[in-house]
Order: sequence, then C-alpha cells, then structure tokens
Amino acid sequence: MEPTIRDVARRANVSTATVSRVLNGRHWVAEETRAAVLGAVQELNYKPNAVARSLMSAQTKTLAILFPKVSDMFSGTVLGGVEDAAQGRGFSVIVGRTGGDHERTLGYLQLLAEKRVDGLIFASEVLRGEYAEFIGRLRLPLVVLSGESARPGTPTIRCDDRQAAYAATSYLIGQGHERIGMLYGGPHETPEQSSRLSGFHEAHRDHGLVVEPGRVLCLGGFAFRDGQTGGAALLGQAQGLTAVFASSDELALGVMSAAFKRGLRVPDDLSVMGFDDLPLAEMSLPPLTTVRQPLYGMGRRAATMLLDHIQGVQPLGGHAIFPTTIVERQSVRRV
Amino acid sequence: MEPTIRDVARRANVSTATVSRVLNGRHWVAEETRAAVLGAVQELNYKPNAVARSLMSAQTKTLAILFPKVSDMFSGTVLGGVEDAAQGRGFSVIVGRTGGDHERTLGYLQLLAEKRVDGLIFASEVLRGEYAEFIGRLRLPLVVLSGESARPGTPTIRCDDRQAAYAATSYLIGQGHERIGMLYGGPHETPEQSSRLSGFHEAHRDHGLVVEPGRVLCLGGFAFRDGQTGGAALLGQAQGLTAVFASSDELALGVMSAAFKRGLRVPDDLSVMGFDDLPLAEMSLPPLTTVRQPLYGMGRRAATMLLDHIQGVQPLGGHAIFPTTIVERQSVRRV
DNA sequence: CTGAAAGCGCTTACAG
DNA sequence: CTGAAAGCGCTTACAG
Repeated sequence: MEPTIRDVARRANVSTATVSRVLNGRHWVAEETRAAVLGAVQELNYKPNAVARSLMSAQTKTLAILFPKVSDMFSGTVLGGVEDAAQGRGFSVIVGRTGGDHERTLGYLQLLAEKRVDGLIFASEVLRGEYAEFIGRLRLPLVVLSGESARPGTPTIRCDDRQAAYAATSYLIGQGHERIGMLYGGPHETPEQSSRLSGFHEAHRDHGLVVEPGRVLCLGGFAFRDGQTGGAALLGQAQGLTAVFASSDELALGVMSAAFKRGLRVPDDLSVMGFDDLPLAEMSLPPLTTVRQPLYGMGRRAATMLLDHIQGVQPLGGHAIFPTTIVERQSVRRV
Repeated sequence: MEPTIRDVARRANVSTATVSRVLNGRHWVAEETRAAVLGAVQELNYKPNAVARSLMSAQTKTLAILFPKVSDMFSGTVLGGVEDAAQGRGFSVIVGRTGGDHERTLGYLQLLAEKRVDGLIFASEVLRGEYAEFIGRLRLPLVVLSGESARPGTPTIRCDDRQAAYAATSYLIGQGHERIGMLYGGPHETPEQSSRLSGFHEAHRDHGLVVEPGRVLCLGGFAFRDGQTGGAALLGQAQGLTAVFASSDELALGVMSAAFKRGLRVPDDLSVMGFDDLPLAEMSLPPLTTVRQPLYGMGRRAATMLLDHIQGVQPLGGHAIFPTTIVERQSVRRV
C-alpha cells in the first residue's frame, strides 16, 4: 500500500498534524522535528494524497477546457497556453471534446461538476443559455474563449473579429483588389463569424466598393474540406474574383486547393488570405498571408484569469479583446 | 454551499447509506424510497462529490497523457483517440507537456502521483530509466505510445517503423527513383527514428542500390523548420536527388518549401514523401504522399488498454504494433 | 430492505 | 512548538 501521513508520523515519532504542518510549510515547526519528518517522507517515499487534501480544501487544483474538437491546431495552440499557465501554478488541466453536441456537452459539464474542477474554459463555441445556467448554479468560475455567451457578463476572451476582418479586407483593397470573395461559416454561424462578415462589408463600403451578390458564401464549417468545396463553388459562381478572404486558415488552404484544381495559381491568378495564423499558415505553399490571432496568449490569459480568481488575486470579470495583426506572406499579390 | 449527501438524506427521510445505494444502483432499494431519494436529488440539484468518492474507492477515474509538446497535430490526433475512449467510460483526461525537459517531466510525474491518476500514457518520447523507476514505484499503470521504454516489458503502442520506412523506400524505388535522400531525427535520436533509418537502408540493399554518403541527414527535430533547413542542406550537398523521404510530414513540408525556394517543382523536379499522415498532409500543395500511422486509433487503443486494466477486464501487457499504409497522393511521381 | 458507525487520508481550530 | 480530536463527503461491511 501507498504510505499515508500516519505512516510518516509514526516513523518520525510525531503526530499527523505535525507532518501536515511541515509539508505545507506555513507554520512554525522546530527545525529538529522538521528534519525528522522530512527524513521519514524520504525513506517511505511518501507522496501526499491530493484527493484527501482536496476534500478538505475544497479545491482540486484542476482547470478544465472544453473544445468542439481537440485534434485541430486551433485547439492545440490554445491548449498550449492554458497548459503552461496552469502548470506554472501547480494546476493540471483536463481537456474535453464536446463535438458541438448538446448531450455530450451536458454530460461533460455534469462530470466536471462532480469532479469539482476549480475553473472552466469554454472554447470556440457558443455558450448556450442552458449551459450557462448549469455552470452558474454550480458557481463554477468560467471563461469563454473565442466564442460568445448567451448570458451577458460572462468573462470572455477573444479578438475583435469585426475589426480584424475590416483590416484584412482593407489590406486586400489596398493591394488593388476590387473583386473579393469571402468564405465564412461554421456549424452554427457564431456571432464571431458574422462579425467577420460585417467587417468585410464595412471595409468595402468605406472604400466605395460594392460586394456583388454571389461573392460571399456561408459554409457548414471551418475545415479544409469546407474550404475546398466552398472554394470550388465560389470560384465557379463569382466571376472575375482576384482575391478570396477566408475566415480561417484551413478554409484558406481549401481555397488554394480548389484554385489549384481549376488551374489557377496563387497568388498570380488569385490572392488568398486566411484567418488565425496557425502553424500551418507558414507551412503552405505559397506561405499564407493571414490575420494573426494570438491563440497561445489567449489560452494563457484565460487560464491566468481563472487562476487569479481562484487564488483570490483578482475577481473574475471583464472581457479581454486581443489585438490581431496582419501577417504578410506570399499568398496575396498587388494587382 | 453545495448540497451534500446528508442534505439529500434528510430531505428524503432516509440515511446517507441509502442515498448512496440508490445513486450507485448496485443494491436493492425499495421502489418507494428510491423515488423519494431521486426526488430529493432533483430538488436540491445535488451532484455527488467525486473527490470524496475517490477517497473511498481509491480511484480517480482520470487518465493522464504526457507529450513533449501539446500543440502539434501529432499530439492532437492521438489525444482525440484517448479522449474518446476515456469519455466513453466516464473517465477524464489530464494532458501535460514535458517539453522534453527532465525537470519538468519529473515535476509532472510527482503531480500526477499526488493526484492519484489511475493510468498514464507517455507519448512520443523515450521513457528514461529514472522515469520508469518513479512510475514503477507508484505501481501506476503505464503505456508508452510511439516511443520506447528504457525498461523492457513496458506496454508499448507503436507501428513497425523499420518496416514502414522499408515499404516507403521500396515504393519510391518502385516508382523508378534511385537517388533518394532521407531526413530524419529528433532531439534525442529515438530508437523509432533509427528504425526508420534502418528500413531506408535495407530497402536500398534489397534492391541492389547503394546509399551514397551525404544523402542522409540527421536533424535536431521533426518540425517544419527543421525540414526547411535540413531540406536546403540536403538539396545543396547531395547531387542529383530525385526524391526525398522525410520521417515526418512536417519535415516533408519543410523539404517542399526548401525545394520551392530553389526553384524545384514537386513532384516534377523532386518527389517528396512524408511519414504520419497528419491532416496537413492532404492540405498541402501538392497533397503529400506519405506513410499513414493510425494515430487516432493508437491513442484510442492506449487508453483502452489502460481502462481495461483499471477496470479489471484484462491485465496490462504486451506491445501493440499498428499497421501502416502508404497513402498515395501527388507529391511523388514515377520517373 | 435500511440504518448506525467506522473509515478513506488529509487539515485545522483548539488546547496546552 | 505540538498533539488529540473533529470533520471534509462519501461508501461499505455489519446488524437488524
């Protein structure tokens, strides 16, 4: 059996209370007894049981993060930031996949509630009213990352999608493009996505350009395949496009693939711009010009907000809007 | 305060033992009392505290997985499989990043030990003797995934790297290539990587071909950047190469990028073949011909082995060697 | 079929 | 500075 605190106490000839005190370090203990305890810990190879500790402290030192999908680079990058922040403070992180599915999400929420995690990050999905209510009743600290909450006031981390799309579109216009297509979408047409659409339209308006019908396509998802089929459709239906702005990098790569199949070269015949700046943006040929969202930093920030709140450093609240930047690579040319 | 089992018991006019019994379901309880308890649970919105339960059962229903890096697609894909298997059985998964760092790995191991996770997957890294010993003393069920253990007998999941590289090389030879370069490596030159190198050499030998010196380059990592610099070096130093076999997809994309910079077209001037078949393999232009490792399935299997063992279905043991397949896309041409 | 009691491995007032 | 005791929220023999 694993040694317990009682074994250590017996071995060091002290009470369990004393062992506990030296292990937690925030209490005076005579140097001599301290050494004896530490010695016993060493000899027995004792590892305090965090489960028992959690039961007392009502803290599990665990954060959870829920994604619609865990295996894409978007999730991976965000997770990297969350994990780093958490580990730095001795917390571990549970990651779950909702699949965008109602049942599954609710099931996970119930599981996390029972496990008494200390905080939750709900990522890149719309936090439905039902979820918000469930979490609210639990008084579980929550941050929504790159998504929107049905309940106003939920702390949220995101970038300014409207303005980012505005900047991207203006950039394309600045490069001389006047006939620009756009691909956006997602399973539920998130507010995030419609903000990007607004930015696209506003940029046109402010530059005195009109968006011909048929140049904008709303897709069922943000993945590569969606970009391929959507790109093919867009290139087929809209005449004379010189550029396409896709609202995710995967979508943009799909467009590049569709263009390639039509015998169009990027950027010579068609410019393509993405959104996110995932690692794959620089791996593509040509390297993708895109709007950078600091996803690692956003993940890190979400975790830090939660941790600051849990550890009483700072109450949870407020929205953090991260700045985006345009990363010029080689998929857009000046016309 | 969160309601406890005592609150439920009081409300239903029964003992906590009875509440526990109806909640766990494996004990006869009169239908009437059962209903009363369930009603109280409902009214109080009671959620059993899994921490307390774990203290009793000595089971946390948690699996952990450690990667050198959490944000790449390799990890993401494996994680997808692990997460699905775990969730299906009511387990949650903690993911951690070791960064390939000794201190950090040991720190994580200590944390997981204290948290009393039920099983551990150690992924794509060499399990050093020191780690193996630490884990062994804990009697923590362990599976090494796509890596090798210093301690023989550790359950391991991987593919047959030697034979996969052999097949890939033979495929290239079969397409008429005779001057083939190879890029492999990683921070610690894992056995996995050297098996791939062996397969490369054996295929040449069996086809009566010799590998000229300078055609094989060992790199510091498997990432895109390594492929770019390594690819540039290889293309510079080895004359007349018609194909390059890279031991990861990212490496292969790096080679394509390096080739592009030298004005070489893939596959017209140079064929490139990768390893892994990550989602980005099909996103590249041209789509990458590669060796497919069923990473999702491997992750799923690793978790299932652990779960079967934990739940007493089947003792842990044995190695699982997954089959690889060659996925023909468009980065290799017949010469 | 159900309850009283002990116990899982810790921590924390309360005394001394 | 240190110990005895109670308690965190459950589960599980043991009786009845």
